[in-house]
Amino acid sequence: MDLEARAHSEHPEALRLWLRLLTCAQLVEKRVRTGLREQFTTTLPRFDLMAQLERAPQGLKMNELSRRMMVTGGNVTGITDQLVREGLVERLDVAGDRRAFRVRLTARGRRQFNEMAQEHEAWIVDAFAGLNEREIAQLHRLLGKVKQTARQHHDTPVMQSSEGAP
Amino acid sequence: MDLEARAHSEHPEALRLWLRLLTCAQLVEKRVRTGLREQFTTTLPRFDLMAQLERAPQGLKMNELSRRMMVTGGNVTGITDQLVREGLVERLDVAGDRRAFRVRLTARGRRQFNEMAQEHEAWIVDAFAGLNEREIAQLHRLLGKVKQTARQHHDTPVMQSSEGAP
DNA sequence: GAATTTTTGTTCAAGCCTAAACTATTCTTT
DNA sequence: AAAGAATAGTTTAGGCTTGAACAAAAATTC
Repeated sequence: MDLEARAHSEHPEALRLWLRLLTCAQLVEKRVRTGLREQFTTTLPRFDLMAQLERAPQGLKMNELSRRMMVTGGNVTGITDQLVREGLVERLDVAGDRRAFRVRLTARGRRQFNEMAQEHEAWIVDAFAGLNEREIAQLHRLLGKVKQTARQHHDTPVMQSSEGAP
Repeated sequence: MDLEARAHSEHPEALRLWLRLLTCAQLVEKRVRTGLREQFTTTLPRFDLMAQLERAPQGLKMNELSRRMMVTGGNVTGITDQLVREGLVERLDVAGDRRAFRVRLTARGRRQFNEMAQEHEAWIVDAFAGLNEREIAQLHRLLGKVKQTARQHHDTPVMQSSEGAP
C-alpha cells in the first residue's frame, strides 16, 4: 500500500464526510459571529448563553448551562461574569443550596436577546436556503443518527432536550 | 404572536437543523481533541496544519494554509512557530519572493503525522458508525449543497440571493 | 455524628483565535 | 522610475476555551 493510499485506507467516505460537516459548521458559525460582532457588538458565546436562558425563564444553574452549552464550567463563569457586568443577566440565590445559584436574563437582557434572535434566524435560514423542506428534514434525520452515535461514544453525560448552542 | 413563538417564527426547521449540525460537529471535534491530547499530547489545530501539509509534499505558503484551514494569518503564524520549534515543520525560502516562504513537514513531522492520522481515522469512522454507506453518501451530498450555499453567502457578503439558485 | 465523597462553582496557566495595525516586499499605474 | 496599491507575513490586545487545582457546601457512608 502506497503512502497516499494509506491515510484514507479503509473508510475514505467517513473522513470526507467529516471534513465537509466541519466545513459547513465553520462557515455558518463564521457568518453568525460576524453578524453578532458587526450588528450587535457581541460574541457567539454570549449569545449562546443568553439563548439558553431565554428558553428557561426561571433561570439555570451554572452546571446546567455548562452541560447544555457543552463547555467547561470555568468558561461559563467567565461569560456569565461579563453579562452580569453588562446588566443582561443576574445571579440569584438558590433556596436550600448555598453553593449554587440560578442565572437568569434581566428584562434588558431579554429585550436585547430578542432583537438578536430575529437577525440570527435570518442568517440561519439564509445558510440553508439551498435546501428545500424535504431535504432539510432528511438532513435533520441523518444528523440525528450521527448525534446519537457520537454521543454514545462520548463518555460525558447526556445533553437533554436542547441541541446545544444556536 | 406570543413571545415563545416569536423566536422560531418563520423557519423553525432551519434553526433546529443548525443546532443539530453544530452539536454533531462539536461532539466529533471533542472526541478528536481528547484523543489527540491524551494519546499524542498535541492539539487539533496543530494536527490540522500538519494534515494540510501532508497533502502538499512540496509545502504550502502561509496564506494558502490560512485559506485552507479557514483561519486568520496571525493564527497560522503562531501554530507554525510552535511546530517549527518542535521540529515537525520547516520554513523554506521561496525563490523570487522574499516576502513569502513555503512551510513543509520535516521527516519527523511526516512520521508523527502518519501515526496520528491512523488513530484519527478510527475515531472518525467510529463517529459515523451509525450510518450505512448509502446514508453516508446521502449526508455527504446534502452537506455539499449547504456548503455551496453558505460559501456563496460567505464570499458575497450581503448581496442579492436569487442569482445562483436553481 | 464524624469522616469521606460528591457536587457546585471559581481561579489559574496555557493555548487558540480574531480583527486591526504594522513592516516589508512586490505589482501596477502613470 | 516614482507613487500608489496590493500582497505576505507578523505583532498585538482582547476574548474564548480548556484541564487541572482549589474551596465551600451538600450528600453519603460508616
